[in-house]
Amino acid sequence: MLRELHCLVEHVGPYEAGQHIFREGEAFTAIAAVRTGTVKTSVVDPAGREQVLGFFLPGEVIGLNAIHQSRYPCNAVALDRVTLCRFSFPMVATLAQRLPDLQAQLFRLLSQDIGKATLLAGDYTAEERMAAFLITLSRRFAARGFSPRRFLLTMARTDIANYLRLAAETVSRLFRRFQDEGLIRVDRRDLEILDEARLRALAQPILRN
Amino acid sequence: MLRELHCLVEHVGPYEAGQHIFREGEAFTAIAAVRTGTVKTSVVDPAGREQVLGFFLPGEVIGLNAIHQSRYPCNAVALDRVTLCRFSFPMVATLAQRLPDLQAQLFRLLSQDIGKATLLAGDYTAEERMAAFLITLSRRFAARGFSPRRFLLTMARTDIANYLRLAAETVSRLFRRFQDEGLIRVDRRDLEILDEARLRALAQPILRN
DNA sequence: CGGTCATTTGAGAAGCCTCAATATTAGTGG
DNA sequence: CCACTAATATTGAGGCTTCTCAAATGACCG
Repeated sequence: MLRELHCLVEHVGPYEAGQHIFREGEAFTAIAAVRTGTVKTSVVDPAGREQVLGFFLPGEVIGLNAIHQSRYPCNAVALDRVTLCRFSFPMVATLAQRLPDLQAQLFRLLSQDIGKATLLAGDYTAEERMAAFLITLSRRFAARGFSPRRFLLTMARTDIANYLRLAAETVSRLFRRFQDEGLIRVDRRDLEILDEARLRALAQPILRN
Repeated sequence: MLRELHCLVEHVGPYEAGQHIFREGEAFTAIAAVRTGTVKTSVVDPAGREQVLGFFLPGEVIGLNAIHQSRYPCNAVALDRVTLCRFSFPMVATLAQRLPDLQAQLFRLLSQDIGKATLLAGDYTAEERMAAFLITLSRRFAARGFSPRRFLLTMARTDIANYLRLAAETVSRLFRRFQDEGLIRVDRRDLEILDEARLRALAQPILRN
């Protein structure tokens, strides 16, 4: 499967911080796996308010939510220097006809994204959402071989706030409180998890494991 | 494609109001299209608080979010008398290997659900969410041949509130206000949309069309 | 027709937001 | 290399949306 995929992959980038990878409404042609860097997806409502939908780390796939409409339903922006592996979706789908494992993997990826979108849709406190956000980030970094205890927040406070449906000020205050309580140490974009167990306990209502 | 699907469909039900169709944690074996009735999906956190994830009307498919973990990540409960068309997922997937149209349809359904989950995840006012909920319900009924102007709310106020991340009291007050302003007429579970245009305008920030 | 449950209504409280000011950092050009 | 500027982040005070609590009303069912 990997060899076959290799034939139709296209390495793109680098995109610099702030550059658009795709824009809402553009024709959907390809999905892409993040190779390096972080991608932010968001929508902008008629009044100009932005709503951040997600952050994508190396190894994660963007564009899956565009299949349905054949158009990208959101913007994707590089938060730092980003490189991608792009796959023409028609070609991947055709290949998946011959490779059951590839088809199954695509189904899993799509299904997983439903779950992710669901997670933060719930009715939880600011504290719970922030804790869940940090734990989730930590696990995703760990899954890609980075340290789960210490990592860089590649996104701005505003983006975190927007993603968590909070004001930027509230994010600031939560960071401070978590730090005062010995849960984390945060300096600028540099974040260290000091008490994973207690943080996980806070996130429990959302993550449930 | 339809003929082939027909061979592996299994009609199940009826389930009566309150009966579970599947429970969180159960092994995932099948997806199902709602034939009649309404299904509610929800998760329960360790403290026992319920979080409603969605409502499924005739023609809509439940269980897609279970593919990823091979277990149902939520409970599905009948809100009234429900009948389903159940499809063994391994069988559908195998069939999709031979039928590109079926594969494409599954990809679309999954992708669509990502979008649905995203919709109400955003940071919107109670009024915006309620308006978007009613407009969305209306369109979904219309898509299945029912009246988009007048329909029955098969779910309790508590369920609507929980789904929209509101208190049941807030839902009550919103219904009253919408009615006072001539947007809707609501009596018990019977809902009529009187001013679709203005309701749509309220939902604009969420639905964006 | 009484009991139970769902819904509505009102009053007060809480969590989070907004606004405003300050502090800090990063980027830019001299 | 450093001052200057713009952007980002932090902190405080007050306000608003929505929640919680309590009670009353209305619907449904045996």
